[in-house]
Amino acid sequence: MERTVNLEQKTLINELIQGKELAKQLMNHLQPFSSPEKRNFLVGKILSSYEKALSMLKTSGTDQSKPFESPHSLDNTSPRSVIFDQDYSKHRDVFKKRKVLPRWTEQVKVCMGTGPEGPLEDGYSWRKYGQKDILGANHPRGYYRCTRRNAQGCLATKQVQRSDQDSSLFEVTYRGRHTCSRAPQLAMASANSLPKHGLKAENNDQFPTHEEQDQEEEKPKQPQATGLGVKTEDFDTNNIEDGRGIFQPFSFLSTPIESDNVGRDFFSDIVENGIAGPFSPPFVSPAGSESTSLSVSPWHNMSSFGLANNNVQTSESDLTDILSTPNSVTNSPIGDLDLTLDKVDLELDFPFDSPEFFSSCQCP
DNA sequence: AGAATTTGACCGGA
DNA sequence: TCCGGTCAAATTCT
Repeated sequence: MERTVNLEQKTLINELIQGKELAKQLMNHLQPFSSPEKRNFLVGKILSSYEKALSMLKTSGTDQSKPFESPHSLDNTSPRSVIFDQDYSKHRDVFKKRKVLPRWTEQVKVCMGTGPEGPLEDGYSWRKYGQKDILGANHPRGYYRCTRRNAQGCLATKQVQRSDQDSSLFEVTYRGRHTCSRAPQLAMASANSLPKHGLKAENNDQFPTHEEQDQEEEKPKQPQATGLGVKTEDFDTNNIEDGRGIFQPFSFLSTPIESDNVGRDFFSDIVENGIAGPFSPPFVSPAGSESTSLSVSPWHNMSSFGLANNNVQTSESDLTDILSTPNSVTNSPIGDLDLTLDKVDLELDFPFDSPEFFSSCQCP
């Protein structure tokens, strides 16, 4: 499998590039006003990136069947990610046997008092179809599926679980790519006009479907989940599934972002969640593509770029999948396929510092 | 009335 | 057998 080798090389290169970019970002964060968390986050990413690169160098020649095990190369910083890496082989087997739907996780912090976007407000309409108490977890897990499941056969689902440690944190695991068109909810508009799935008061205190969040906090309205965790674990299927999967992760730190750093933060997120993550897995998958995170279209596009990179390593089957996957106009996977890091760089010129793009992210 | 959520039951994988 | 994920009837909400 020459392709596998090439992918590994690309991944390796990407990891190194990522490390370099992260280092740059870190440099920018070495300023007094930069949050320590972000700095630590970047440091962790950098270390992880290089670790992976080294790991690839060590293993790529010996076991091609599993090029880079880390399925979640994306979430390098989280302690959990380390665990995942160690157990990845185990997960891998599981995924092989199970019907594999691309899956990735992102952590979202609920921030009260701001916009309507929450962990669940990712631009899609979801319907809750179940809730389960999970062993070892203090909070039940909510199961959601795309409301267009029946209408358009969209199989995308997601699971939302509140973090045990920080109740304001929600871990959202997406599964499957959206094959539906979500035209009506496209970004920008989203901020305040997102569909109100979940407008219902949910009894369980677990899942902030916007409203729920409100209830939890007793906040009158719109508590907001600002993407915080920004963590993507795209392992499982190692896919990017939805293409957007990768992007979804794009969440922004809940802390105010200095305009000057916005672009950088964003980029870091891309690297972390998009570019970086997807690299590891041998077959990144296709996708749909939409960004779940703030539902702000510009980001959305950006995420696409991340995807693009991911696609670099996408297997043919995946590509086929992508191509055959119906997507909304904004998510044209095809276009993404041609994107490269260069493209990403170009896109970084986007006015990230434009206030409107962060209007929904004003957590204190 | 229709849509969404809740919740216990069921199913399949480990 | 246990556990996570899904189904579907009942319930609630708009």
